[in-house]
Amino acid sequence: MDAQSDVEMLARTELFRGAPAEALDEARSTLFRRHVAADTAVLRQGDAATSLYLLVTGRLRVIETTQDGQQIIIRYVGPGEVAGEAALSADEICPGALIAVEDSDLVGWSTAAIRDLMTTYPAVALNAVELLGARYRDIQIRLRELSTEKVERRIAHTILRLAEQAGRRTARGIEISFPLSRQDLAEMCGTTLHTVSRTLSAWEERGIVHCGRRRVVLAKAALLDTIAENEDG
Amino acid sequence: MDAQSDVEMLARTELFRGAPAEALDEARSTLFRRHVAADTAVLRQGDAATSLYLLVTGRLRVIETTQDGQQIIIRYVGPGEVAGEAALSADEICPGALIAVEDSDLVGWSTAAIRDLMTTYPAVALNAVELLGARYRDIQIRLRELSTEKVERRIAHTILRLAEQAGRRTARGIEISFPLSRQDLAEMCGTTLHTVSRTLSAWEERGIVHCGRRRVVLAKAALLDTIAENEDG
DNA sequence: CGGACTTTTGAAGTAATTCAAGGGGAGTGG
DNA sequence: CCACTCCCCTTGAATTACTTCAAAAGTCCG
Repeated sequence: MDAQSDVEMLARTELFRGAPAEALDEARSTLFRRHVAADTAVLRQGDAATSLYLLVTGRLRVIETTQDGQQIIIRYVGPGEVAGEAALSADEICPGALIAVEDSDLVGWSTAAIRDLMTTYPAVALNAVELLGARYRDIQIRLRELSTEKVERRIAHTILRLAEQAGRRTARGIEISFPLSRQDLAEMCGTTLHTVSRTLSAWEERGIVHCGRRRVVLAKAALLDTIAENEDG
Repeated sequence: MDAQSDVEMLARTELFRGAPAEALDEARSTLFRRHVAADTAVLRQGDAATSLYLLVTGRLRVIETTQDGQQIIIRYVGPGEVAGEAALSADEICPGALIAVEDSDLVGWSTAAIRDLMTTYPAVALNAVELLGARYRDIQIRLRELSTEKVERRIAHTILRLAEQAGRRTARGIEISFPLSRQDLAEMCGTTLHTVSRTLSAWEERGIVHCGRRRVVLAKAALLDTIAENEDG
């Protein structure tokens, strides 16, 4: 890949958007590349956070495992997004694992390189602040949903969000563009795969979604929206 | 209050720790002060985030209200902590209200002043990154608890955290140093005041806590810890 | 001492989990 | 190409943790 296209790619990301050319140059010259196969770990929970990653192509998920082995999915990461944000802070431990859902290409930087970039170029530091603020907002919304909503609404909100984030228009509706099992949805909503399965079956019957093995297609977003907002559906 | 003591106070906060003298001077010269009485709003949910606050004395809480009127408590803010972090990002809306639990003194800055500080002094920007990273970690932990733990463990974790954050040693145990009702605890744990009341009553019987009207004293932290970690107690 | 909050506790109800069993697709290897 | 195996998904039935409903008893403050 040539330097020019690297710089253009970086310039479009949430971390380097609006940064001066020298910042992009420095970022380009200090980055390293990684390819990970589907179902492979990029980072393990508990590792020292020594690298910050930017996803170029593919899809990752951030998961946390409790002591008794339960998993929860914190979020999915799409192209252009930063992963391993813990490395932005000093002396951090990765709070969750980062797993490739599909074959993925990443670029990364050492914490030292990132701190240098943030120190030298305020625009990068401000982008980092912006990015963390956005993550915080997202997770706060999920906290609220988990605290106040019943399962069906939570599943509805989750699917709507995924469709927004990673939806692909098809003839049958908006298809979530990566494999997503009932178990995965359960781990995002704080419920069990059984409840997710029953809920999706009920929705399938009403034509709101079409789903298959690790596949979800949202057919009637408006209807799902009314379920999510509890306006009776 | 004289300039010297202001600067010393700022130098100890999470936002300005380690910042150069000029940064502290600029911060001091651009700050404004506010006093809020107990049960008064500093910020309302939905307001444009135009100011960043630093709590000097008192106690605040961040709450979010859903469309149907349910409240959840996002966190409590103690002296030296930043509140209204949304103002660190551009064009933000306050995702929650900020309410004084006790009479409080704050200092604040306009978003313009804060962005200027972050742009000019990398140390301030890095502290902001650090601070948001810490918030993110905290809220992620709560998300995990809410997803995977039953109510009793969640209440236990919440009380342990509050005791850590705002505990005062007394003869009877560690007293949470601000008024905290059963309803408040419920809104932090995603449950109802009834369940909290029953749980605390059971713990009181075992001598783990002592509680009164809007008061909680943790008598046997070790025992509560085993409940929180589900190691049988 | 009255009135507004806060807390307690019982009883009924229910959403969702847990337990249990079976069915179906996709990929693999013979 | 078929059979085998491994996942993943579905569905019923039993259980339960928690909420909701209801009423009463404290507790603080003016």
